[in-house]
Amino acid sequence: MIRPIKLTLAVDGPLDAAATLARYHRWGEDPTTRVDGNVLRRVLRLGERLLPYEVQAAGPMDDVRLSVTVADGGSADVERAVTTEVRRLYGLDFDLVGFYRMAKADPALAPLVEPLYGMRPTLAPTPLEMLVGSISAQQVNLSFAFACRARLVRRWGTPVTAPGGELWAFPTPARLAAARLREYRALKFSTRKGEYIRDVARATVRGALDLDALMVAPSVDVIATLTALRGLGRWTADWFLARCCGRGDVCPAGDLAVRKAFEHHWARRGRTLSEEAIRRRSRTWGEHQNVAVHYLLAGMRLHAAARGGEA
DNA sequence: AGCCAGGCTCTCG
DNA sequence: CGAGAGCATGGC
Repeated sequence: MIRPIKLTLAVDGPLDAAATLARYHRWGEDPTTRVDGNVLRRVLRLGERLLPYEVQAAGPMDDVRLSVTVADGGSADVERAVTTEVRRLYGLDFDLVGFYRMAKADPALAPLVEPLYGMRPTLAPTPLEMLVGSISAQQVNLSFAFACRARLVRRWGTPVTAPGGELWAFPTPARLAAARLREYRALKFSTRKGEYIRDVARATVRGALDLDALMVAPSVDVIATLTALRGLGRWTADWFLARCCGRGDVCPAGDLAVRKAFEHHWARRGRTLSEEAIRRRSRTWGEHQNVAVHYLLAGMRLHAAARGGEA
């Protein structure tokens, strides 16, 4: 017997849901994760089942409650799976209170605490989505990356009828593995990127790559495993650790935007910082590196917006 | 027009 | 090894 599930998640520490979820529309639309006001809609893929759900955030910043509704949910494993995914999307497992305690004593981070209060890094719902997103974002601007990823979802994902408008389940690895390279090209991926995505999907289908197991493996193993795959380098592995595994002690020091943020604060005008210098500085933040880097990036956007506003 | 986007691989000295 | 070309498209 199918019955609806309604559950409530309490948040440990502050949460600004809108700022946390802005990633899902800032650079373009994401057909898998719809964010509209304080409501998020998505489809949970559980085995063969596709379960649309909705999350609503309510309450003051320091006492937010997330109400989750799964229309035709039903069982304990659905409840468990949707809870896990929602916790990831809202970044609920980051220690924001601890981060702020540290940040207030840091000249670069302290001014960001108040304007970005409650913002958390969102974690990718699934590892495959993370890797496809990363490959899409290699080298190109993020708007273009988002557009490519959205085209891929509409081409090979599953449309789901749900209240509140169109919603897509992300494609299965089998679909991505079976597609032709020229179809990837038609979605405006380069031939290389098509190969990279397809290879990852094929390795997953074959059982040679277990992404769920990888998510809980030691960081050095994650880096080694991912960079052994064609098309995935250190940049991809670092972001995977940060935005999929949710590791605290990670800094994607090779990332262009990260580099610019560090150089903005710590390099003499016009000079660059080596990747090693960036990692060295980041390391002083210990378990809070991931959140700290997230704040520096957001801080650069605030900075740019303020300057744009003046002009 | 041309250069650069939140990279990575391959080739060549 | 380190440097440099190529990838493909869109925005400025």
